[in-house]
Amino acid sequence: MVLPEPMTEEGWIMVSMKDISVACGVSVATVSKALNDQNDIGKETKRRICQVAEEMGYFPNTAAKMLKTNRSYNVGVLFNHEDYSGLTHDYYAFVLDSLKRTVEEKGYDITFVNTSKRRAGATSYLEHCRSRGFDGVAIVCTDFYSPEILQLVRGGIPIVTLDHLFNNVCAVMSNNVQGMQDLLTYVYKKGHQRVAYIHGADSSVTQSRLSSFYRTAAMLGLTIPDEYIQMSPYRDTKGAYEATMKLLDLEKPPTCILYPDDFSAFGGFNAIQERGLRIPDDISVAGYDGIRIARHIEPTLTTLRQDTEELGRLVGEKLLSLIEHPKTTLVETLVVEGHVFEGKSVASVRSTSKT
Amino acid sequence: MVLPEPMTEEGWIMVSMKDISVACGVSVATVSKALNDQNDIGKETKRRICQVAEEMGYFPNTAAKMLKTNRSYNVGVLFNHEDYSGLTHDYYAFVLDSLKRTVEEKGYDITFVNTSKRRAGATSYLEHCRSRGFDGVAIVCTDFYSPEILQLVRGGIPIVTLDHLFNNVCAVMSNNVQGMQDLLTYVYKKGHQRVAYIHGADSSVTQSRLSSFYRTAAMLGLTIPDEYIQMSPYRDTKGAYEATMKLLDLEKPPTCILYPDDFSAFGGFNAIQERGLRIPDDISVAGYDGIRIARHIEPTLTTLRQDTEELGRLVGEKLLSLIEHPKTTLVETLVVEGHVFEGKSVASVRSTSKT
DNA sequence: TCATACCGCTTAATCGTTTTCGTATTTCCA
DNA sequence: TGGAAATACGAAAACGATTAAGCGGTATGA
Repeated sequence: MVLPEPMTEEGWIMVSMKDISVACGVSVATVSKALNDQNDIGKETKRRICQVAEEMGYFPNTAAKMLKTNRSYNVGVLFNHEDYSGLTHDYYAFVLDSLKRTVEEKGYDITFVNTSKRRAGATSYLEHCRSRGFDGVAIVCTDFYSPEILQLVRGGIPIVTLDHLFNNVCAVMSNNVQGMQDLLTYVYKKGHQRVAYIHGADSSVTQSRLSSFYRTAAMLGLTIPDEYIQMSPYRDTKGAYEATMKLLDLEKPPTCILYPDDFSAFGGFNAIQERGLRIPDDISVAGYDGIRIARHIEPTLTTLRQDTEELGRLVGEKLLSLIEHPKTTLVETLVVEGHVFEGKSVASVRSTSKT
Repeated sequence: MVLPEPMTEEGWIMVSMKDISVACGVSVATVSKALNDQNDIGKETKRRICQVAEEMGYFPNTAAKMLKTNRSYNVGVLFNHEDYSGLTHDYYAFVLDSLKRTVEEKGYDITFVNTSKRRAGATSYLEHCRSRGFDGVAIVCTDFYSPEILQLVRGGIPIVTLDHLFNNVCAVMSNNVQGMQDLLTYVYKKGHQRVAYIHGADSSVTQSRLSSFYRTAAMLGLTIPDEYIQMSPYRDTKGAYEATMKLLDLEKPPTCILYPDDFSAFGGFNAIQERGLRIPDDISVAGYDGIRIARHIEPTLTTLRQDTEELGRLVGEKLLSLIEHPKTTLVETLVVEGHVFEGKSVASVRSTSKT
């Protein structure tokens, strides 16, 4: 823990291999070899050098190492949401958290891929990533349809995407098809026949869930009137509120409403309470994601909990594998299962009149 | 947007100044000057070089630049919460988000200070930061009392802390003293005389709020029985639940409970509802932080909303100022005001019987 | 007329590492 | 004991950028 105190006004001593080499009376080459634990130097010399390095408080200059080896031990994370960044989004934040712990454990650092265009020279994601020398990039949260992203995934840097498929690119996906199927089946088994689904704005995730919803409904023999399908952007409580109102105004309102996400479900809560209805006695509600707060409010929200811990871990592991064993790492899509979190927002109903 | 395709199996062409220099028939030095817009070269030459650089898809090698200039245009963020990292904590996530946008706007990147100890050679925060060559470090969320942190703030790197004061170190603080005063005054003006406060685990933030609570209570002429003061760790809904139960069991229960944070307040909600009491009709509740969800549930939570946008922005601006103008930047503490968000969880009561 | 200043460019050193290749010393075995 | 092989180390060339110093040539001023 002993480190040299700052010496100059501006900086501090950065002890280099050169310093160690003179202290030990050997060449820098030998120091390098000792510190990197190569075995073409004497055992005793190696020990001495390492000890002196320790004493002098040596640590490597990442920039120099990087310049020479083309390895940065740094991975980029693309995290670019329109309004706020994905950081403030529970789902992504938890995934990132898990990803961070995974790669840090293996000695890598995480840097955000800069989404601002001010960086001198670098005008695109790809340029920024190459410029910084990222060993790999995790694309977690962004507009996957922008040409810049396409350029990035084709740029030759190891890439793993979350919840989106590109040709010939590793991906980790939450199983939205199975998830929606499980969720709808769950409410069906609770006796609900009239189930509405407010889905999020268009994306591959939305498409998976929506088509799974239809397929599962058909499988279960549920008829879903067109007006039971509404759209409201993800995490837009106001939109969800309004969509809910529309549903409640229907001649035959649904007995259960599925929301694009937990946040939106709370928007639904509000609409429902405003109408003087009770959850789940009068109407049932289910969310998607399984954000923490959903388990801590009353009634606890029934929702499809996505395994963010596993998602982040897999993104990290796949990315590091791609970096360290490019030849032997399969380009594949890893699928992570979620599971229904059984809260109290979905009631058991006796199936009374069929629709 | 035209970039060279990958050539080798392993990598891609990284066009360097050398390449440009041969293409233009000048020396690398001239290229460097042209690209850095220095003015000791001819205008026409500069134009030509820049154009060719553009055409060839040149962008600078950060590692090389860094090695030479000792500037990384990269700032570290220390974000180290015990259980999950602070990423999953609304308050910190929003601050980080704002910080990120602020520094990226100015051409800096953000890298997490690695909290795992596996990085070759670097065994402490300070070593990690120096090794990576961070131009500065924002300490947002960590155990401020660990010796490693102390070593870091004394290490000579520009530092800004959030919500914690070190001697001679820039800090940005949410005004917890004023915040608590405003909040307590608010509920007092609503007519509450019996106000309980469940405070968080010990920290400088907790101390500020707690002492402000006492002082304000005294100022307002409120008598706070000892048993009205409870402790429950931050964001621990279970702890808050139990503390709330204790308060409700008192002979003279409070008419209003203040919580350490919004999350905890939801724990309180549960306890209160379980007792068959209604918020705010039977008992009032206020949180602290102003997380998003607080505005989207029913009843909306009255809380002290901290200005995370401003906090993050100031941390970023101060840090960059410290980096770019070390001589002229004051070492000071910036204080950011919060404000009471008036939800529906605190009722107006007619002051009936004085305690 | 000569010293000086500026212009536009090049040369070369340098940042801290890694890595190849060469060489001197030792070891080993026939 | 001779020679090949193994061992332990050093010299030097990169990696890609920045920057001080230098150098001819022209313009300026006293």
